[in-house]
Amino acid sequence: MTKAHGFHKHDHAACISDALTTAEAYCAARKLQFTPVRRRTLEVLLAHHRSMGAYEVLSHLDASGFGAQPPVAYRALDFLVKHGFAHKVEAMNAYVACSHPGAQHVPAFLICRQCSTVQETQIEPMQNGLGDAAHDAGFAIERAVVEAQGLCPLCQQSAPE
Amino acid sequence: MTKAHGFHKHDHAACISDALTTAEAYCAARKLQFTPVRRRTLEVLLAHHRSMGAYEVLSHLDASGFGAQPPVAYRALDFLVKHGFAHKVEAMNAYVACSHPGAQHVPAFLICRQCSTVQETQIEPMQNGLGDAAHDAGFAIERAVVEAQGLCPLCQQSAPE
DNA sequence: AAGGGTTATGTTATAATATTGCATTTCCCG
DNA sequence: CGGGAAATGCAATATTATAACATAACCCTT
Repeated sequence: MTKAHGFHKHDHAACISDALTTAEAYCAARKLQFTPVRRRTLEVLLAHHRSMGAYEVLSHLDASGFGAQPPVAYRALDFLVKHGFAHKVEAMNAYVACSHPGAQHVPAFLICRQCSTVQETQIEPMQNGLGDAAHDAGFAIERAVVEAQGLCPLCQQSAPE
Repeated sequence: MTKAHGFHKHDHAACISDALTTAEAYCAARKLQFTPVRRRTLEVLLAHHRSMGAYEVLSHLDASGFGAQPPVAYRALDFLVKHGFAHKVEAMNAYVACSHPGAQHVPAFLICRQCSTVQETQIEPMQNGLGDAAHDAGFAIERAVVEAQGLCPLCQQSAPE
């Protein structure tokens, strides 16, 4: 089965199982608990391959027998984000599976405002003036949020306004 | 009177009145209604010179006689953001007055996680790989969110953890 | 200055997002 | 196994944001 990944077609089933295998190995190596609810949460994000709100994730977890209270989803999502398996898309208050698990990177997103598809890419944080500005100001950057909003190729065709 | 602007000292009263004058002129030129509640909202953001939540802004508007319901603040903030007098800091769900009113720019922020001070700077959106990635993907960028979180110079001293 | 459409405001209610607190269970490691 | 840390279940609540609708103000054209 193939399905949109970012804005391209790809082998979706393989991409899911690869990401799960990577996460499993990463957790085993660091003695992190890749518990059923955390695993299922990552599966849900991977399967949808777009940004999802915490409550949308929660409804899937509920349907899978993991309880329906918000902390169930938020705690699992926090774990995934903390360890780099997922990212929070701040501009949407939503979450998305990481496309480059394991790699040290500054994630950047291309977010379609129409279909919510998110393509993750990477940037060089020190090459856009932000690093310079931070250095000049004596500011210590701990985390960078880079998100571009607009229309993906498909939605440009269907809504070429 | 001087007060922190970004992370520097400056003439705060003059900076407020300059920004208000600029906004007034901009609105007059375009026949936009710079109404009392919108003006007061911009004053509040300018006076605090840090990111503020909508409800924090609202409490000031309420105290100034403008009503205490959320839409009062959200509508005024939406107006200011739409016309470039303020920005939303997505990573904090908060708002901040624009430091470069009138100028066409891609805003970028240095956000102190401890004191919430926000320094606005500008970036060259096409020089960090994001523009290239968007072009390669056929993605049409409409808006960019660039936010760095960390510690400002002052808070590095008081919390050098 | 009167009509008529658009824009802005006042107000109530509710939706959507997120956290706190605490009791219980499970896991890990000695 | 035993004790501390981590994870979970659950209830309550806090925070952020919008919908919906009525009224009022503005502005443009007569």
